[in-house]
Amino acid sequence: MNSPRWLDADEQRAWRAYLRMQGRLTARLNRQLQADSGLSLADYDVLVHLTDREEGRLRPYELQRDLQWEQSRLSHHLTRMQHRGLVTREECADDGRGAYVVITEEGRRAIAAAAPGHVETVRRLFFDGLTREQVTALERLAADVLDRLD
Amino acid sequence: MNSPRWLDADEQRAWRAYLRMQGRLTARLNRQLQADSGLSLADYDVLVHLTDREEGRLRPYELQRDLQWEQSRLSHHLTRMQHRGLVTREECADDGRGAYVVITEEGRRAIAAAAPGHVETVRRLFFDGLTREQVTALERLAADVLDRLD
DNA sequence: GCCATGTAGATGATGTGTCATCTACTGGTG
DNA sequence: CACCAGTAGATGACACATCATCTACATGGC
Repeated sequence: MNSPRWLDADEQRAWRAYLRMQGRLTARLNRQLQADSGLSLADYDVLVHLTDREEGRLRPYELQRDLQWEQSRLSHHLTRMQHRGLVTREECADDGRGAYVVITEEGRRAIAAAAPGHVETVRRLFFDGLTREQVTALERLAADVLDRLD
Repeated sequence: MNSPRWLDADEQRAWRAYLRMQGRLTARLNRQLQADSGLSLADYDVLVHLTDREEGRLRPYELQRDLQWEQSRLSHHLTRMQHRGLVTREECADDGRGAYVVITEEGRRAIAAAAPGHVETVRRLFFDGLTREQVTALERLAADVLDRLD
């Protein structure tokens, strides 16, 4: 690790701007969602993935794969969401080790109530300031970076 | 909040890709830094800002302004860093309410040891996969979004 | 059938972020 | 000087993330 390739001026500016945007944006989105609906971004993501399947049920390992969360984080988070009545756990007949996570009626109501305001906020804070070209360039950039992360 | 402007297909893909990249990248950077140097990204940022001033001392409110952190988060974080010997607090003569945060020798050693590996990781995971045009486009995009966040 | 190895998931300890609230000092206005 | 709004910072309670570890079941080789 001798004499690393430091970032040049362009990279440095870009990196700092990215970090700053990322932090501020996440904070704002989290705050809006929390204040308006009592859900965190994490709750929101879990509920979105559950409602994506009609039955509203998933194996935790599927959720983990989709969300790319640590297994332990997911388990703890589901426990908290269960205590708040947003999801329940059910046994899995096929696999004795496994379980199902199932969205509750209350969970469905919560996500339905939260979604419009959240999407509106994403649009207002993020997409409204960008051109169509910037949006497609961002998708490309994120895909390029993700390729190298795996 | 009736009938929000939902995201179209392009926006949806871009947003999901961005969120995914962001989450994975942050996790990787944090893990590398933590494993190789025992510092978190947050520690790193604090120490970088302290070493930016020659005296290695700042008022907490300055740090807060630069880092754009919640005041309470900063205060808690400084307390933890103090317990680990990375910084100390000193009284502020000019302002009876105030204080100084000062980097310790140990803090200087820690950041000096951590920086090369961290920069190398940022380069490897992020910049090495991008063209110069993508980098400048990102800086522009982040600046545009930040403009609308304030 | 028995064992080794792998996989699904939960859990406790610990560090971190947020919110609400508190104390103490400052600085301007009457 | 007395008052009061504002500012600097700390703190306790609680939600969240990570790490190491644990249990239980699955599966393939012998």
